[in-house]
Formats: sequence, C-alpha cells, structure tokens
Amino acid sequence: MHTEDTNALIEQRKAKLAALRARGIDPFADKFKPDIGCGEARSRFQDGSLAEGAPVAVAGRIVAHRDMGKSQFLDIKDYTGRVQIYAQKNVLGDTQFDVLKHIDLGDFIGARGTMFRTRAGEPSVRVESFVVLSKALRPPPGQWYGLAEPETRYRQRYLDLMVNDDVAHVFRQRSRIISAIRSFLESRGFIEVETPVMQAIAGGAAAKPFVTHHNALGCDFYLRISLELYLKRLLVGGFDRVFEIGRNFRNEGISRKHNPEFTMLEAYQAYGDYETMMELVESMVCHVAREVVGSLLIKHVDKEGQVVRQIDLTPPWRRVKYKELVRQRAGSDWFEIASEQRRQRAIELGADIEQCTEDYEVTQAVFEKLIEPTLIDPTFVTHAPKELIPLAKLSPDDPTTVEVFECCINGQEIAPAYTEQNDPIAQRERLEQQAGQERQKIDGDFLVALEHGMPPAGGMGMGIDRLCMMLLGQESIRDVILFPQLRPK
RNA sequence: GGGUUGGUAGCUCAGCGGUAGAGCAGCGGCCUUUUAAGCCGUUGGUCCAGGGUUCGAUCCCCUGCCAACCCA
Repeated sequence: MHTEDTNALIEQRKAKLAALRARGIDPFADKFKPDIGCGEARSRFQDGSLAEGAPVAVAGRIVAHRDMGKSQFLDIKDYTGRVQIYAQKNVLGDTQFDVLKHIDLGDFIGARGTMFRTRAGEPSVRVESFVVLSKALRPPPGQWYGLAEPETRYRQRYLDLMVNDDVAHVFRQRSRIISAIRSFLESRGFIEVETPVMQAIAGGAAAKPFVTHHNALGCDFYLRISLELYLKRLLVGGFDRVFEIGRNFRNEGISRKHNPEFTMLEAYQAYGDYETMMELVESMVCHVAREVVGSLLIKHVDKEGQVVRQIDLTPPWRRVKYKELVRQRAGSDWFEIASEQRRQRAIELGADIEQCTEDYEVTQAVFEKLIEPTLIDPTFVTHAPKELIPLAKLSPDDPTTVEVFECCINGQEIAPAYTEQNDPIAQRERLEQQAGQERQKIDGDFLVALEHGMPPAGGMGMGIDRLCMMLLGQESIRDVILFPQLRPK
C-alpha cells in the first residue's frame, strides 16, 4: 500500500482540486439529491417506464471517461448500477464544460439532464448541468484488469468492491442470507437477543480464547468462543425460543475455512430436541437458498465458468449415524477391534492422528479427514460419541453416543445441533470430566442456572460464513468476510 | 510450524548476467454519438531488503521481510 503523498498521480489530482477551488468550486461542498439510481435510470429507460426526454438527476462515481473533444461520455456508477452521461460543450457552455478537464476517474459527480438513446443504442443522460460531489485524490485500480492481488483486495476491500462487481455481489448476497435467516426464525416465534462478548469464562466449546483486560475491574476477560451458555441461561429465564447471530473469536490458525473471528448463529427451542432441530435447519437452509439463490441446486464454478461442484439441497436430507459412516469407511469391525488396531488402521487409511491421545479422537480423525470432505449434499450425521459433545443428552438406545447431529454440506461442518443436557448433576459431571484438573474453566454460574431448572430443549448452531461459502460458491472464508484478519502493517 | 509459488510503473503483467518493457491509467494535442473509443506525442521505476558470486546482478546464490495457496 502506498501512503506516501509523493506520488505523481496524487499530485496531479491535488493540482486539479486546487484548480477547481480557484474557480470557486469546492468539490466537497456540494449537496445533490439524485431522484433515480444510475442503473435504475438505465434499466427503466430500457423497459420503457422512463420515456425519451424524461428529466433525471443522477449521481455516482465516474468509472469511465471518453473524451471526444467538444463532447464527452462518462459512465457513472452507484449502488444500482451504471449509466452513461453525455456532456456537450454547446449545451453546458465553455465555463462549465471546462470543469470536466479537472475531473478524474474515481470522482463523484451529480448530473441533471434528460434521457435519450445514443446512435449506438446506449441509454444515456444528456447533461444540462452537473456538480462535482467528491474529488478522489488517489487513482482507482484499473477498471479493465481489475484488482487481482489478494492482499490489496482484502486489506483495501473498498477497492475490491469498487471495481470487482462479482465481489460486491457476494457481499450483498451475504446480507440477504442473514436477513432471510432472521425473518425465518422470527416467523417461527424466535426472538433475537444479544449476550456478552466479553466473558469471565469462555465456555460452550473447546477452543483457545482471546484474552483482554478490564482496567476498572482489574481482571481479565475472554472474548467468547460460543454463544451457547448464555442462551441457555435465557431458556432458564423463560425465553423459550431465542437466537443470536454474533461474532465468535477463536485464537487458532487462519486457513481457507478459519478466520479468528467468525459469525455464528445459535438458536434454542424449549420442548424441542435434536430432531426438531433437524427440521429447523433443513427448512431454514432451504428457505434461505430459495430466497437468495433462487434454487435448491447450488452450483460452484471455477474461473472459467465450469461447474466444479453441485450441491442438491432438495429435502429430505440424508440422515445417518456417525458410527455407521465410520464403519462404511473404516471397516465394519471398527468399533469391535482393540484400540491399538484402530490406531494402526487409521494410519493406514491416511488419517492424521499424531495429536490424538484418546481412542475417540482417533475415530474422529478418521471422520474429519476421510468422511466429512465427501459429504457434499446435505447430510445429518447423528449420534456422535458422547466424549465429543459434553453439552448434549445421552442417547437412550446407545448411551455411548449423544442425541446430536452435525449437518455437513459442501464437505464442511455447517450446523451442529443437540438435544440439550438439562440435568444439572449430569452436566456438572461431564464438564468436570472434560476440564480435567483445570477447575477454573467450568462456568459455575451456568451450572447454578441449570440447577434452577432448564426446560428440555433442542439447540443448534450454524457457521454463517461457511453457509455463505456453500450458498455463494466461494472456496475461501476470506471471500465471504469483508475484512478478513490479516497481519497488521 | 513445514512445503510451493510469488514480490518489476498507479493497475494488470512481460522480461533478462550487459544501464528497464507492454497494455491500460496519467500528461499534451486532434476529434460533438463514444462505450476496453480512436489517432499523434509523452511523463513515470529503490525491479521487496541486505549480503555474496561476477568486470558487471532486477536476473544466479544465501539470508531476511511480506503475501497467496497447500499441509500440520
């Protein structure tokens, strides 16, 4: 990034700014109220709802400039799209026409005029007057080749959005996805809440937290790693259907699938269970896909436009038990053989078990490495081993497993859900077991809340960023987060 | 943390052991229906940094920094 103001292009623009001011024009002072969007004016002229000669006032950023001498064409762009405006010397007069000499790509202008069609058939605004609304002192990235360098795209996302329309489209779609989720949950009687981001104990998941310090209280806080334990407190309080869409923070690596801060949806429904949540997740994702993508068939394409992956969201979604999937992939005797044999076989299969100390972790490594990436169409993987999930209820028909599912789509975990544990004594035991010696990690206040009585409930979480990747065909989480985490410059 | 690739003009990229190139943008000129406008002319560089090899390094070697991707 070039921040030194010694650049010649910047100097030239500053000189133009000074020239405008010398003429009594302050390019930042003018207010201008457009009465129609740029793209809107163009499309409405095309469909006939805006007639030849109709007066319009449009404003936008100059994205192209074709100087014909005594007339000029400029493309201006706003949120609705772009439109061509046509400035003629004999209409504007020498003085105003001359102002265009001090205009650059990237500047904002507002123009009044009338709609007409050029000889080439382009809907255009014949400019009768215009004002400079903002002078850009730095040049925009090239319009034709765009902006390709990933670092600049992420670090200066505004430039990426300015010139890469497909990128802007992804983020508008993301906004619509979150909006569709909200309206879906609200239509089912859920209320949206906000719970603390700074927590004395970061619970609800196994992840390394970020630490911060509160000066006045003289103590450290953690940025939350999940929303779960506070939303359950609200179930205790009588909010039977709650959800929160919020940022979680995990102090771990950065990858194609991981950003240190990411957006999570969690929803809890009293008197529901994990099967209730299956219906909820399936209906919600289908609702969002129909609303935003307009189809239950999601196509991912490469740079050449070739379809590289197709995801079929048509319900009902496949439901399969965790152990069943593992047996299919790793051998029908997987759970019968000795622990050492499992380890050996996991290595032969190519799973990475170097970090694994417990038996269930070996199985989980097989699942993560060899099974999860193959689950492209939506799959509810149910009945996970109880060791994996300490906040769920044991399954009555197989008490080595819990009443949960992990919804996998696009080869990624997208939504876990449980029949929530509401037995305070069993919950305390599970958490203490998990915490091992480190007693401080247990959220005692949460357990007190459970002791006051939590209704039976189903709960679900959903990684919004990964959902967006799946629905919008993006292969990196950085392409669905406006400002992904980067090393500070 | 490991591997791979890369860092050259505002943007996108070539190039190469012999004093740095293109397109676009910019600047000057011509042009009143262009749309990646066109035509003529032209400015612009710490070739990421440091060290080494060499008569000579943007290029080869080493180290470092930064980034992207993959793996952990």
